[in-house]
Amino acid sequence: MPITMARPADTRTRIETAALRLFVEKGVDATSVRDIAQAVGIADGALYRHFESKDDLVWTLFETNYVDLARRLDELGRIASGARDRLAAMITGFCRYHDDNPILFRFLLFVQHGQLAKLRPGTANPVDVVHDVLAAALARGELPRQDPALATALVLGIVLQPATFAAYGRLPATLGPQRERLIAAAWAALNATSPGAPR
Amino acid sequence: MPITMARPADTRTRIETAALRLFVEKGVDATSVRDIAQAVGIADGALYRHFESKDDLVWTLFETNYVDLARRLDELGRIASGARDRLAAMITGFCRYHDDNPILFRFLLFVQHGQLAKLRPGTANPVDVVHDVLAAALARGELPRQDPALATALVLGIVLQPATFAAYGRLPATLGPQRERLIAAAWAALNATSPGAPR
Amino acid sequence: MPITMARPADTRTRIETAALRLFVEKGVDATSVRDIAQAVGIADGALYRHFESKDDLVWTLFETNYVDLARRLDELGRIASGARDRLAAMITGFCRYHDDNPILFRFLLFVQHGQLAKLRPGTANPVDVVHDVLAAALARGELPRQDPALATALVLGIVLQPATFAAYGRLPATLGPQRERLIAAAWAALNATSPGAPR
Amino acid sequence: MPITMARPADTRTRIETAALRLFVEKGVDATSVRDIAQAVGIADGALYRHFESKDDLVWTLFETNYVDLARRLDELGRIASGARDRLAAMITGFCRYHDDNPILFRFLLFVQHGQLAKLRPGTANPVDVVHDVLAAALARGELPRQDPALATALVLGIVLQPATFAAYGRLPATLGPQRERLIAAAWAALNATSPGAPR
DNA sequence: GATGAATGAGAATTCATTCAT
DNA sequence: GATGAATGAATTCTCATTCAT
Repeated sequence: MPITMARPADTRTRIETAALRLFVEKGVDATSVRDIAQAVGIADGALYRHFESKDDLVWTLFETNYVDLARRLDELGRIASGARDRLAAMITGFCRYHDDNPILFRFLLFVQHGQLAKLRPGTANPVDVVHDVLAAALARGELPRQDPALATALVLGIVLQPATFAAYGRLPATLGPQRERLIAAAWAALNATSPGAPR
Repeated sequence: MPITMARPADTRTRIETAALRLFVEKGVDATSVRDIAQAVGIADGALYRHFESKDDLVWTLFETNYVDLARRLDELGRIASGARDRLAAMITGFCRYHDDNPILFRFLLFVQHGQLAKLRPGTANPVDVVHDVLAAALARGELPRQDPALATALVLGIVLQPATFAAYGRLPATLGPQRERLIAAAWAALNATSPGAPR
Repeated sequence: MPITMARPADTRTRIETAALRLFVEKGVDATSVRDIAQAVGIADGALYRHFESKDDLVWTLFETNYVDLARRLDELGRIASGARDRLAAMITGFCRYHDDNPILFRFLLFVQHGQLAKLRPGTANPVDVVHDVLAAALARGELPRQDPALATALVLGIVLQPATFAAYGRLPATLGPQRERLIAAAWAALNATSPGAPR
Repeated sequence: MPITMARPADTRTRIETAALRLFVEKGVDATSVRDIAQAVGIADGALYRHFESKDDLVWTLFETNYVDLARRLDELGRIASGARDRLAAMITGFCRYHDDNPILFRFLLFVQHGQLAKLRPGTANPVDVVHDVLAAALARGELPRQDPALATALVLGIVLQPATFAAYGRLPATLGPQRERLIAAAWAALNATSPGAPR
């Protein structure tokens, strides 16, 4: 890799980076193609050399990275063994993914903008990955009997809400330092039994 | 109440209801004034008899109800005593608010659309209400020592993520039946100590 | 009908008139929505109150009038009896239609712009009307045996090419005065036998 | 001629052929430079090595071939003698020109696209060639007295409308087989006298 | 209060053309 | 000669908002 880089990065990547930032800052609809082009420093029309349409840009950003996140979580869940370790691995994965690129994280998890509905059913999916790990743990009796969907919601909420707080400045910008705390909280939430619950 | 009621509800309310639904279904930007007018069955221009602008409509819907939710939560937190009871009361309040009008709930908590930033600092605010209750409990030593902001995130995540799942059909449409479970989970999460945490 | 007319005509009609003229003058593709709006004296967007799209405008202009011309020719062909009278009636009909509104005539017969392909098969159609009249005359032995399609082409060519010449100023602006000549020419062309033709 | 010929034809010719086809299929305005380049298999910019602009391409295609057709018709009309033979020669020439390259024929006679107006007055021109032949015949009394412009229109209509029908599949793709019929029809049309016409 | 035509400012997108490589 | 990214103007269309009726 050369030490000096004449052009900062290839245009396509620069478009992706700028678009991601603007989408997260203002929302997808409120971000015009011109906004993106100006942020990159090119003319509006130039964007269409790299993406078929604004929709294509949004979809590409979403799909590629959403699947990638799912795949990473899946691997982490697979490597670990035992319910708690798998949970810890996945939460750690979420935190790392967030801290690596908080903007991308927010785009994938919060902005979405109807892209979720476009995913072909069966596509790798972070939510399903968590769900499947928890469902498997439940099947093995590693967790108290409970609705796996609700269990998934609890774990995701415990991870994603701090991410939201980080986005709003209510919490520090990185989730990494809170990793252990989140794992402990998620584990506790999964093992909490409501008064009338079946033992 | 008049004996005869030609129109089912006054136009302003019908606009609010239709707008809320469309905002949640398609997003605020993707909903045009004409969409709303057509859903209500009035002419485009008629909307401006009731709201100064589309922004005013969005803002009114948001501000009124957001403050109202905050006030309700605040009262519930005040009536109860003891950290767990207060937590239970607030989570019950969230569930009721959701089940009463899931569309309004989603609009307030998920659609937002940048309205949050417009709130005058100091305005009653559901997040702050939860935060303040937890901070007070921490001050009284009713909870293990922890960052109150993170504690708030945990509680909100445990409530809001199931609401998201309900919106996507991953969980039943009402949160009420899960109330006890959510309370138990939140309480457990707040009391979980991560391995290296200060006692 | 009032003697004074405050507004020159309703906007929709003015759009149609202006569009027709521009389409014939410059072609459909080379005529922008702005061109039309400026000719009418309204803003671009106002056009969309009256037509769904530029395509809709083109199609409406074409379909309505094309079917109308076909219907008129059909009636004329029905009223007359005997091949020559029917031919005369249709050619007279073409000439009148042209002279009434040469711009509309040119739009329908020359500009077309791919609208022909959009007609549902079976729609009344000037070409088919002429074809059917000639085919019937052939079936009754009122004309020498020949391909009805070619016969149709001869008649249409004898009428439409003078219309083209009128458009380019090679012939006077009205076809009416040439009516008898065109009828005689068409009748002669239909009855001409090529040397080796079957008697 | 080189012994080896790597590419089937030189690029310029391939551009002309592809452009001609696209212009006839979709119209000139609806055909983009990129459409042409893709059809040829070259990059967009490469076209500008061969033609100054899209307009230049259109104009070159039109002017060269229009003049060539005129020249050919002129020669044919010159070689023959007597009005009927000259007419026959020209109609035969039209049919051959059509059947040789129907796409080129349609481009010249139907697509035109305002190129006609760009011709310098006085340029050789198929319509004028026919006109001049007929005017000469009239001057020599070889045809009943009539407007030479209308006579020209009749002859052209009798040739061009069958060509149109061939383009739309209403008649077979080649005009050659109908040559004699068209000549007979044109001759008859030129000699038909309308009832009240001067003898 | 209501209507709906009209406005005018963008929005996304296309496209002929240029130019560094 | 060829490439293809980039330009910048133009195009179709949308939409919040106004206003005469």
